[in-house]
Amino acid sequence: MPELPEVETIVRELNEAHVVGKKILKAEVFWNRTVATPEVSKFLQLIENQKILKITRQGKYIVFHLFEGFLLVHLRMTGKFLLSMPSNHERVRIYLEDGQVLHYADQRKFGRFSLVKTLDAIDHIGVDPFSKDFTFESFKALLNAHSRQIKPFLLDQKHICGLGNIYVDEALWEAKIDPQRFSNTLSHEQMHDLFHAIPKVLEKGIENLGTSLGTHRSNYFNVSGKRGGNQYKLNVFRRDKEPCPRCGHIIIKLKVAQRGTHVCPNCQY
DNA sequence: AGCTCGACCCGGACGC
DNA sequence: TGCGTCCGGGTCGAGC
Repeated sequence: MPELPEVETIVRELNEAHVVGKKILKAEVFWNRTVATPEVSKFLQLIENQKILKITRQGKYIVFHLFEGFLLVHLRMTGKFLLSMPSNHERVRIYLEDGQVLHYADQRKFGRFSLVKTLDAIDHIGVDPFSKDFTFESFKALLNAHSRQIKPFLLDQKHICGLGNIYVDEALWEAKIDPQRFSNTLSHEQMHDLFHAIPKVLEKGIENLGTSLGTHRSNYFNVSGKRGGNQYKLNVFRRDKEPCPRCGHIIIKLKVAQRGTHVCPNCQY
């Protein structure tokens, strides 16, 4: 499931693949609801002949900076960009001026494209953990401002953006924090540890080119269709019934805020 | 403000 | 083997 490291890997790859600087000749949409805004006919018309100036990431959004406006893409669960033809589930196809074709495949159809004039649409998302605005003081203030379980707090993109289920579990394990603890009850030291754990687990994910769970197609793949390697480096996520890499205690799985959650009951309680 | 549920989707996993 | 059902994952909106 694409979270910050997977999206970052994709953005880097798109940049390396010389998609930047190319003009979009035309697009095709095979599943209309993939385009959130504007309506598909307008979308196709507006995107034509637009030059891609640069591609960046904001939280889990891929931002294509066009000559006029921005194409925002959120991959949600199973969205992926591929430079070679996907075997199935293709929802959008973008033809570039040099013969390159960017395919967007999305088995579960949750991903969304928005063609917008300004970046107002993603104003609501919180600080990126790799931004210089992500400081310990601001993080501590955020935690103290909310009385909420730490796991759903970290999953809520309006506070801090980029974390999903995998990396939240990893960060909380790293900082030895119970996912059910309330954000404003953490000790100063725990807040400090968590502040450092978040970029740490995300950086590790990026270094390993993302997490590709399981063996099947619906999983995360990068632009050239390769799997990431971070699934082999996870400490707790989907490792229930296995020993904790830190203390050897058996990792358990529970539900926190309706989400599958993995913890070491020895380190984290 | 924060919680919970349902919706959006599909196919892998599981039970029989 | 084949069928039916459940589940998960990110996000949003509704109702409490």
